[in-house]
Amino acid sequence: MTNKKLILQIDFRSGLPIYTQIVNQVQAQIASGILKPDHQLPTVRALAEELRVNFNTVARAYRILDEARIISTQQGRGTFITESLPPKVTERLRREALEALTQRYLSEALRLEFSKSEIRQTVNDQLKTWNEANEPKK
Amino acid sequence: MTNKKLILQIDFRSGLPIYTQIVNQVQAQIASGILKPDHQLPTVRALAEELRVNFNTVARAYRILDEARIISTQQGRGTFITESLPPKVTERLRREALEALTQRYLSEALRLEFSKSEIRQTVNDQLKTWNEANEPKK
DNA sequence: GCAACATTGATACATTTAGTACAATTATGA
DNA sequence: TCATAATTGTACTAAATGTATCAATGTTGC
Repeated sequence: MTNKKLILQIDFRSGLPIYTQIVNQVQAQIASGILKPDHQLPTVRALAEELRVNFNTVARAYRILDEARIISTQQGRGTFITESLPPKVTERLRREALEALTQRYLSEALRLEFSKSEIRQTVNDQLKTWNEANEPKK
Repeated sequence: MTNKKLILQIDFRSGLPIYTQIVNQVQAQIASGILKPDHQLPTVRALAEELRVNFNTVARAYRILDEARIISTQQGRGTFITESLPPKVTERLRREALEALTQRYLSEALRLEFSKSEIRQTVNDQLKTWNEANEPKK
């Protein structure tokens, strides 16, 4: 049973609309396989309470994901991940997720006036550390 | 609960732009501890009405303070004081800030099961784009 | 004087919150 | 079984809030 709890991190200062952040993160977790088909998402009201956000905002995110056929919202029942998407779609979502995540990171770092070489260096250093830490993964 | 009302004194004859006076006084009140982190500031319209100025002028002051990371403006929600930063950012703190930012980025990317080479590739690609986009900065 | 710039104002817009009502489904209990 | 309540998503309106863009006005330097 994959009863994993949905964990989202909303950044209220990012400038990105909250509903967009929810859409992006759910998409990313589905594309990455963290959320699997038939998995039930939190109710709009429960997720709204957890994120300290109005439930209409969550409903808007769910509606967008539903229209994209990524989740299936069912009145009176709940919200579920749809059957596995075509690999091509999954791959696209995965790539978009990484690009969005990276863009947020870089724009923040550059705004704080870190140089591109500093950033590159830090990313490489930390990746190397992670290499040694948990490389043999499956 | 620190529900202190923001009180500003604008001098319309001082020659200083109104938005500058707002910026200075909010900054001063935060520095002196009158306004504390997470405190919600008046809305641009409420403060504008109180000061008898256009709300765009208040919005401009808030935008400047937001860009300086002193406050956090959130569309549809309001404006809040951010955590106070040390007045002088040392080189060590600078480095720690970048490392923390990078760690958050990488742990999220790795949680989504992106490979280290994918991440490196995406970071480098986007850094290159940024190079061309806004490198010649006057 | 005038051109360039800064400041302020006006207007339309996007986002979030709030509230209410409703339909569909599920759970409960007599 | 059946009636009722609770849960869940949907729809809609209204208001609050910050944002973007351009126009009007004021200031400054030549």
